[in-house]
Amino acid sequence: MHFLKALIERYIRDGQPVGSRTLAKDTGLDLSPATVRNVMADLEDLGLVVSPHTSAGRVPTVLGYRLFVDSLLTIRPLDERDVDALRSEFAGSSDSATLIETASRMLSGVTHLAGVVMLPRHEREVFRQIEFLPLSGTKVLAILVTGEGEVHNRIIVTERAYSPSQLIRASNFLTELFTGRDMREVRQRLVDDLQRTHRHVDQLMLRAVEMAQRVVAAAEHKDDYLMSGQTNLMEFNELTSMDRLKALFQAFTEKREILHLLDRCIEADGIQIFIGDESGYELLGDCSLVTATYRVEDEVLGVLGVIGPTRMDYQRVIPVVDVTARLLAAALRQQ
Amino acid sequence: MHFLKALIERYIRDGQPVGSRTLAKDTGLDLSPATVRNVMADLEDLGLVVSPHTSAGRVPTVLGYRLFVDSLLTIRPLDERDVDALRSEFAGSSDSATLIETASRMLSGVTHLAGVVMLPRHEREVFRQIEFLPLSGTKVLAILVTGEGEVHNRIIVTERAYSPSQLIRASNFLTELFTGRDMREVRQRLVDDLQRTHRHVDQLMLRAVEMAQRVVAAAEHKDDYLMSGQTNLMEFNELTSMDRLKALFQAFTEKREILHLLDRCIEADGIQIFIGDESGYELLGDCSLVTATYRVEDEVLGVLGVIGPTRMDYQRVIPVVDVTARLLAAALRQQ
DNA sequence: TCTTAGCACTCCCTCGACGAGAGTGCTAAC
DNA sequence: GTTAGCACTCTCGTCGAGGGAGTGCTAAGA
Repeated sequence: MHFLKALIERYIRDGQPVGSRTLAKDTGLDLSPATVRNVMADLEDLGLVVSPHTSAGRVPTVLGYRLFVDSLLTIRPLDERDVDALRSEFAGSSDSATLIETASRMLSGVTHLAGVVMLPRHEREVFRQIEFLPLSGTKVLAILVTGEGEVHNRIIVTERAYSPSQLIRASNFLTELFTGRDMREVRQRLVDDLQRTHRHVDQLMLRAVEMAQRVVAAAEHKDDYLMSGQTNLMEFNELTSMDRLKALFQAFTEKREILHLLDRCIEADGIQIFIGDESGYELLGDCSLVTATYRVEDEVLGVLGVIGPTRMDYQRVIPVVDVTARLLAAALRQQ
Repeated sequence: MHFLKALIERYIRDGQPVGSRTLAKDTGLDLSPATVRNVMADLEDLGLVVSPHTSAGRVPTVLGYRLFVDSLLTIRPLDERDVDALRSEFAGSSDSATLIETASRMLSGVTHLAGVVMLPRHEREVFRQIEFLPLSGTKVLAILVTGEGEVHNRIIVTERAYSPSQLIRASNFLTELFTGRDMREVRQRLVDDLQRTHRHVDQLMLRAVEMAQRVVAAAEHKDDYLMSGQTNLMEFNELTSMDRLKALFQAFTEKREILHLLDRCIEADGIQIFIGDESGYELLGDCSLVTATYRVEDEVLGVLGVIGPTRMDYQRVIPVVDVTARLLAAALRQQ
């Protein structure tokens, strides 16, 4: 197995099939190429490596990589100075949107791969305040504040005009009633209320419910991610085929499939690695995904990671992803 | 010149250098290849076409395209049914963000190129209301409503804690003072006030000014654009070189250069076309940009268009861009 | 039993040659 | 002004040869 490790490490460095001669030198053990050849033949029988054709060296298979990352890889934690350097990148920005962006850019910058950060879900979103502002005619601007100061706003077109004082009364009423309550409860109560007294369904309230609904949905459904450094992937010769690259980039912009994948990662709390087609999406054929969840106070908020060729430097990438997740969590916590 | 037109139209179709034989057939005039060769030699002397090598056909130069789009192109307006089809796409969405997105996707969808829409600038942003909400400790959430219901929000960390009633008083004070005023005026007044009475500079006010400043800046500076269909560009063989493609995509995500370019287009009110390196950015070397401004009530809000290879179907693209701009403007107006 | 040297073999890659194909420029004739 | 004819040039695909890298197998050595 020592051989497999040496072979993969070499292949990760060069990107070229590794031959018996080079591997013999790499292992450190003083063995002849012939011996190494025997071992490599065994590895091939086990399905851990393949040779692209008869006289090329060997290349790791997905199974080989899997064994490598699961058992052979000794991950040194990142140098404390490097961690500090990364931490300081977060220092500048305070609001959560830019923190996310910093994390994503950091991931892609440090690893030279594509970085991806799923936006944090806010479970247990709490109602804080609602405000209705008259705009022109029958339009009303609704502003809903939840949680730690997330602001949601929406323009509501009502059936009849409301006077400013009516709007203020409505907002006072709702705010007094619901402040501090869980948004899901708020929505439920509003729905119940409307159904009970449904003969005079108030357009304003109806829309307010819709808005609450949407906020709740957005909070439960983690809905989006942010990606950067996609262009880094163009550097790798294994992704040179224009067709594949196009399919990949389209998946990035359509987001749906990638989101599914990230969703699965969020369940496996901690570091998660998909190698090649393990993900089940064949468009990630020659790609791997390394992710880590980030959390605040034992509650998983989301997941972040990198996408790159299967031939990526796992030894370095894994701790980077891990640390970035921790740093982002820390930055979000104190923000 | 009729020859140039035929040549370019042919080249746009096939993407292959056009030889004398094919061109002879294309023109419709019953001329022999030899005659056509003479003409082509003349066109080459004029700098309108070049041949990639001795025995290939001719390919239009930037100058050739320029002449083509300026003088030779007869643009038929879009079929009324097509316009209706496009219009109906806008019908579904009501808020301005999704309208913009629809426009961008429409552009890329119809032309099979990359569509880009600059976000509308709101000149003369008007102050409507400001609200301060206490969060935990010394944190205050400031919500600023401007214009037709744009909501800006920001978390302010103050030096000392404010009581809820103090915050309400502050927001009432500001709202009463500034409602309906131009944001630029608001900012100026706030700055003046602070300087006059600067011994007891109020942290809260200071941050409010900063926020106002930022809103004003964002309103003046058209700050962003939305792009879609970038992957369409991967289809064209003239953009096959990975290096160029990477540079292009990086420019798309960094946005700075593209924004500069769009800025220039916004000035030339109406349709604007940059062919190849006319833009001055060599990374758009083999690309053309076709844009149109969109406006509401004689005020230019922004610009939209498509980016594609110089060898794009101008005859079709130009009316599409034109119509999309009008439709977007109409949709924004009635929204 | 493990290791190693030797050897024949396979496959890729590069290079040069070659011919086909496409297109040109030029000249001379209509 | 237009055209046919012709020699020329350049690209591109194919083919075969040679080198290089690497393999599998066998037989001998520790």
